[in-house]
Amino acid sequence: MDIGEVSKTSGLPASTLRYYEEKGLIRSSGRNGLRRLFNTDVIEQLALISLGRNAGFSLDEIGEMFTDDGLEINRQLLLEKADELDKKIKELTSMRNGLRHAAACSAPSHLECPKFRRLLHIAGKNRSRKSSSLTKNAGKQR
Amino acid sequence: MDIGEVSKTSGLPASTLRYYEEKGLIRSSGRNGLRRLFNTDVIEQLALISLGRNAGFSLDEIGEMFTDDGLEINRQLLLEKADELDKKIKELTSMRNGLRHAAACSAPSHLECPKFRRLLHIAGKNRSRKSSSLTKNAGKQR
DNA sequence: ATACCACCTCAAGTCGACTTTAGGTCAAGC
DNA sequence: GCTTGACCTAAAGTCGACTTGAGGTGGTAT
Repeated sequence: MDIGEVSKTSGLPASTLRYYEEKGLIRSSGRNGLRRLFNTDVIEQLALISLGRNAGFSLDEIGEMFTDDGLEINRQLLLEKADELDKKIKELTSMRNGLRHAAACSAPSHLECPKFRRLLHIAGKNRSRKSSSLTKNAGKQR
Repeated sequence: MDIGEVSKTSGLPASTLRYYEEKGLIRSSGRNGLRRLFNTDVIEQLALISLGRNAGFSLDEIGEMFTDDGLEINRQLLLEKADELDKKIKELTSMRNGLRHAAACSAPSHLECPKFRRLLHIAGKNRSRKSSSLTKNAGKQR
């Protein structure tokens, strides 16, 4: 299939596909003249990449997790990433509970509500870079 | 307290605090000459901001959720954000399970493993922008 | 009085992940 | 034979969230 079809079925713009290829995250199986040709399984690889991005991994991290062709992988690394996700899941869960409580709580200021304040201590050390995909615009193709 | 102390206790560089103030996420209570003065509760507001960032919200979103001074809030918005988090938590959970499975699975290629492939269908429509903080560098102050 | 330190402002730079733009190739249809 | 549409490349631009740099202020210690 050529890039237009991959784009349509994956929902990703062609420019992104070229970019991913350049970064080594996907591969085109060859060329028809100057046009890239892709195998159908690139669709699944792209799904995997999307999933990883959505989970907050950088393209580089994803690249490390799933190398080139058949997904020969570093099991140790995967387990580490799974542990990171576990931690993150706990944080998000607290945050979600905190938000639900804040929406219901009647304390004059949330900073005075003990339940809410407890949430703050989860924050503490967890400083880090970059943020995550909770933006809701899903299928936008210019 | 002045900015150096806020920086030390919050773990955030002074430049970030100035930036947050400029964006209206925090407020300095006044000036001592040219130096900003902060109330101690700014520490908790910063914890809240960090938590939100960590959960993947943008500074603008955080700004909407918790307005200025006493955290007078839009309850409806908070509930929506909580729902977003719920969705995200489910995705991360699937991803985590997928990673654990991938690390253990013996299928020649993961794309051939049905358990793994099931994971891919979670991806599907969930395309969005920007990614998340699973980078582990916590306290780095240049 | 001068050095130092912790702050200040404003502008520009950085980073990741893309997107946009400008100009070019090529097969198919009129 | 020329236009059209789908592709191509390389380089530059964008966006959010900061960081860095250059040059300045003001209070305290020597």
